[in-house]
Amino acid sequence: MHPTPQTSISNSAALAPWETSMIEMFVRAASLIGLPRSIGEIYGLLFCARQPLTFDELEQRLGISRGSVSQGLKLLRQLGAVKLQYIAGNRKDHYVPELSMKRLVRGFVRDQFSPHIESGESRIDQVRVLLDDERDSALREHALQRLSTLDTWQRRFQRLLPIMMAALGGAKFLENQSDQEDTVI
Amino acid sequence: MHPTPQTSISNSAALAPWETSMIEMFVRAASLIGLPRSIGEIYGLLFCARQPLTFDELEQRLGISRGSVSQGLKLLRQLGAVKLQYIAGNRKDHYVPELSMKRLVRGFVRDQFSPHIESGESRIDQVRVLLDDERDSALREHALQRLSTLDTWQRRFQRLLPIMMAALGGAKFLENQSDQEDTVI
DNA sequence: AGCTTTGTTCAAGATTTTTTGAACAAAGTA
DNA sequence: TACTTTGTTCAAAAAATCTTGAACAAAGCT
Repeated sequence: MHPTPQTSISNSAALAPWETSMIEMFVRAASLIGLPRSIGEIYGLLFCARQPLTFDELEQRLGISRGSVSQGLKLLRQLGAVKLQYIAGNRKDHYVPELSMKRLVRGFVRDQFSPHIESGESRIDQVRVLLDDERDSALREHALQRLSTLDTWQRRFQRLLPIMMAALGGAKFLENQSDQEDTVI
Repeated sequence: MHPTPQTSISNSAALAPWETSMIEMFVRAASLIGLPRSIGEIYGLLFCARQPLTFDELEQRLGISRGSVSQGLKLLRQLGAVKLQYIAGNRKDHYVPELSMKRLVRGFVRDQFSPHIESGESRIDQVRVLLDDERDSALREHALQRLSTLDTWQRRFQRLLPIMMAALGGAKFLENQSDQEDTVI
């Protein structure tokens, strides 16, 4: 029934040493920003690969479970760190890594940071309300002060984001033209 | 022998609702940047407090273990997020929170990010070396390409940090200047 | 329709991280 | 010195997170 025994010859080949080493870097990077190892592995292998990879290539070459690949790709897609590439005459999904640092950062921030930041204002207000019950009026004043510090932090953070994104390149007008070596990438 | 029984009356009192709520925000924030709950709790309580707090006040009011307080304060000190305040005639260490957002961010980045980033260059070189053993020359060329992308990312990131810090330094005017009423009790 | 391929979901297992508390150290006090 | 206070360390327990794989769904093929 199965003329070809599962996957053909060299697709599930073991990783080359340089690939392992490269993937290790991404695993580190992932853990640095609080993402699980499997996510780093998947993105790392895609980053190494010369062609789009399929679900089962990821599973087999990395030696991780289908569940991990599925969930990993799901999150990476959500972050915009991985894109589906349609390949004619092939039913499988093929994935390629997003290579624009700016888009990677933006996706990560949008997905993992901004929601928390944005809910902050209402949380501060909530504390303000609770604070009305504090009997010690000096303490109450002090706490209001601290809340306004927190307010300031939030606003600063929000103002920071666009600046960061601009510095990462997309907005050419803000770019520093002295050290602009795009040649190699 | 001890006219004052340890800490005066209401120091190990249960947390007020507004304090709990405030601390909750810091716990969230901590987890957002990958720090354990206890760290958020400690910093949060210090942030609420009107006076410097001692080790055992933190332990008792938060209801966490001595080990957690000790390790938590250790890390917070390392990050520069908490400072020791010397109090005359008192053997205990008293802690106050760092309130400058810029210093908080800088401490965090210095401690948790920069080391990884800085070791990146040599890791990339290591992959380059391993890559010499790749037989498929087209793949080898492709991988070199990707490595240079990685290089670019690292450099951009490093250039980003000073920009961020500068953006955080600007608004001195809203900083809390009325927090000098520390002296009491 | 029935069979296969492709991918998702989720409960249970495995692993990692965090917390705890008892033993220890350091330094003040009497 | 012996005793107390204050804080640290670290192995083990607890909790949180990640991974696995089997059951399921969706869609193509014959």
